[in-house]
Amino acid sequence: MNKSSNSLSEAPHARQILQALKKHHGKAETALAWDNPWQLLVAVILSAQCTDERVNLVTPPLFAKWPGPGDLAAADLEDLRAAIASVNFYNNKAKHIHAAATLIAEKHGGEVPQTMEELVELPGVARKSANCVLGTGFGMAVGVVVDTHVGRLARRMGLSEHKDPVKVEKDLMALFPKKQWVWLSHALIDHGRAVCTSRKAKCEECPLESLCPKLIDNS
DNA sequence: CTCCCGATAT
DNA sequence: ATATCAGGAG
Repeated sequence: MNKSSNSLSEAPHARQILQALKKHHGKAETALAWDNPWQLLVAVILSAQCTDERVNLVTPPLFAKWPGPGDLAAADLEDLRAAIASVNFYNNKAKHIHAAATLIAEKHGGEVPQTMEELVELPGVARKSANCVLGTGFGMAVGVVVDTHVGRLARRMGLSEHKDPVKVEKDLMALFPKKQWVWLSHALIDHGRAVCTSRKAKCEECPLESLCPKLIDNS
């Protein structure tokens, strides 16, 4: 038969994985540049399917020109579009950021909301981005951030067999203690960028090699 | 499911 | 030339 029948209950050495990640990605944090939750929210919206490095190129001028939600809500959409033109999906992202700024200015008193329900109502923000803002911006461990890196690593390491990011998140939340969720997200992303890359995983130099079933798939 | 869509790595 | 990048909306 396929994979050993104890698929889910095996609790794949979660503690050892945490220790190994801690050792090699102990100081992992977001690579996005931000000074307050509002800036983090904008950076996260821009970061969809884009490198953090590129996002960090456009956000400083952006925040210098339009410091807060009210400023951005009053901005000309064409100007905003031009300001983020080097980022992918810039047309949609400009609309989303402008609309989110307007909603926050008008309905949230200019403050970024701090609940999952309110955050996902913002244009351009779904569960993954909301988890970023809640976890990194507000220090609230509501969930695990499952982006392209975390999803890929979770599947390769045998921690989840799902493709749906929400289901992967559920698996990770069940495997790891809540206290580690925010840091774990950053550590996995770090590891995904540096070692367990999408194209060609560098298993030879991977500190988690002995903990990995090496089910290197392509999804 | 498709569309959005620039910059960089391979 | 093609795959990938802190995804989300219609």
